[in-house]
Amino acid sequence: MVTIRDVARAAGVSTATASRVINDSPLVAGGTRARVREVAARLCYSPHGAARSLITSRTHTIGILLPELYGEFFSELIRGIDQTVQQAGFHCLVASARHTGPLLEAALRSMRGRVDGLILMSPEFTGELSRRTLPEGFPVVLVHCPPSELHFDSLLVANDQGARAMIRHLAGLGHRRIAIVRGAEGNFDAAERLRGYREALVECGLPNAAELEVPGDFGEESGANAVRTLLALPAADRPTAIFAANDSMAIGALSALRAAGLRVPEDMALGGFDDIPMARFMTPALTSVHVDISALGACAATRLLDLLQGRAGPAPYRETFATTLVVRESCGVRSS
Amino acid sequence: MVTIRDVARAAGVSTATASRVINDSPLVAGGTRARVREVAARLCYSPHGAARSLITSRTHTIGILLPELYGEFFSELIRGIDQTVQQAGFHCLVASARHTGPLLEAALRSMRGRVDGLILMSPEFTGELSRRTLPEGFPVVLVHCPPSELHFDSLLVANDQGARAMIRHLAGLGHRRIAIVRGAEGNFDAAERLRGYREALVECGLPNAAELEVPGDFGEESGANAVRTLLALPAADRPTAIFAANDSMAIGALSALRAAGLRVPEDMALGGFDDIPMARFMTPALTSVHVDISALGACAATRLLDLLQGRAGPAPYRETFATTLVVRESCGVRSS
DNA sequence: TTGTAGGCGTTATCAA
DNA sequence: TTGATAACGCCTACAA
Repeated sequence: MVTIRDVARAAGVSTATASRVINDSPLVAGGTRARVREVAARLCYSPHGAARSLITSRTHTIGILLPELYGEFFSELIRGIDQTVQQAGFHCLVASARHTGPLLEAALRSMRGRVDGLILMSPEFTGELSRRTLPEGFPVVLVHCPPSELHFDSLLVANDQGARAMIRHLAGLGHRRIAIVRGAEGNFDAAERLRGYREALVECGLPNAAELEVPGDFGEESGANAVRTLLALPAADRPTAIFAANDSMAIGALSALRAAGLRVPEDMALGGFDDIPMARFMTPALTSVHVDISALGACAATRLLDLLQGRAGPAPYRETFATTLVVRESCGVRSS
Repeated sequence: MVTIRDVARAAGVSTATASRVINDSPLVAGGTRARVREVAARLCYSPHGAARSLITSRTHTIGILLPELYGEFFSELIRGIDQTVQQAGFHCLVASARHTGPLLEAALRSMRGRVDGLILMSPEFTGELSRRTLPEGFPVVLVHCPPSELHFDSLLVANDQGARAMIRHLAGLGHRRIAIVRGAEGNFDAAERLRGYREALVECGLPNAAELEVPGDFGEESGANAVRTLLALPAADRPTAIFAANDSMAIGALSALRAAGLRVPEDMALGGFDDIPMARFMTPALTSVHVDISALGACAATRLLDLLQGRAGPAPYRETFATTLVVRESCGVRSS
């Protein structure tokens, strides 16, 4: 392994000077700089990260701690984060863990000294981030976390607003009995989308019936099951529209509705959440609530970098990421 | 920040002894060990990764270098890798970059000294991994890379075998004109799937017509476009079956077939590749070639860990990951 | 069984 | 403008 000493020796300077060249210090003569640069390139020198961060106490690495990851949500999020931090010369240390107290703590502690800051996404997080878990003043940006800890910077998604927009739209089309397929139990997003649904029903003067709130787990199969449950209701209680708390469940629902011989949207309107790329290619094209996930990641990364580079605004930073209703055929509007 | 010196002082021992306790050395008396453990826990001590890796020259981190990431493929892959390496006490440093020569080199060099080994996935990789790019003997496992560099350990997916299975199945159902929607230009997987398609046609005694090979880019829209191209062919040239080189394109194709008023599979059979979770929820349920992506990641990780921990078998290690044809309704078999 | 001391590769603080 | 030299936190001979 070629060290800075090798470079210094080969260039006939001290390690201090070599270091200055590597770090673009202005305190070095032009000729010396050129010579050192040339030697470093020839020897394929690149600085040893660990040694560097030992002395500077900066790792130029951010941690990303995710719940058990699946689906395209996470690659989008990581993509948004990685693109942003790479431009600033940072790296991403990614870990996923079940966010029960002890496991989360273990994951966090194992990152100690390896990252300068952390993006923590934990929609199922309960309990609290104690000082024990996270060193005092350690830069953290929470994404998609329940706002139980108001003193941390956090980024939320306007789940309730998106859900409300969907329900208002369905109500505007004349639907009076609108069902929801709920997301996973204990999931913060799921809870918020449910809240938006309920609020919108009240707002629109529609009945809020318990039998119209069907459990789900964000998976396709649970969407299909929910439809079966709803179709088993007495005819008078049946909804005319279904709002699935994410697109996977909406697609499962669509499949089950077809299997039951119902037409969408004529016999049953359907809406989803997330607006995954595939949504528009369903038949009928799926109405959904769009979330720009990679932008969400980029936003979290930007805030964290601001924090790390001392140009952050006042804390705690709290931002709610907007969502947009994308109307397609599945809820009654025929596209051209 | 609490260092090992703090622990040692508080426990009334030397740093050497404290270090031994932390590293589970047997050379320490039971009482001493207990006392140090207790103090370490109370002080919430955890070792500083950078300092540790400076002396041991092991980072307990593996690098994962991916092409521009999108879709659920990557989260699955990362999941498989992360689960495996976490159990061995390792971390994952993830980066995505366009794998053109200079960018790839830059990404690799920026990881120097930060990772003990590397998983490199680069289906679009051309050129070669030179000694300049990668230090001699640096542990690397290639995933999904063109086998241009036979001296590296690598893991491939049986793309051609999967494609052949699909085509044989379609031929077995009586299809004589089978089209393919190709994957992205310059992508190794795409090339292999195309190769499998062509080989199977020969094997089945079917014509290999240029107009039946339609370009695509792995995105939904390109699948839809491909269908439009195929439907514009003179009636005699039209295929009766379409093999899309991934499920996203198959879903796009399905959408376009519906829009054109064709029934699947009666008027046109359809098959995909990857078997994403949604495939079975399409209407009709999509026949596809299943790839267990997280297992692929786990396999790569296991090999890399073997390499790092000196219990690796002979190099170069080369394994081809099997694929399985999953037959559903979209190519003519009616499910119950 | 424990402690002392040296060094991993780098940057920062002095003096020159 | 440059060069010695002392850290950074940790591990590990070697000595006791």
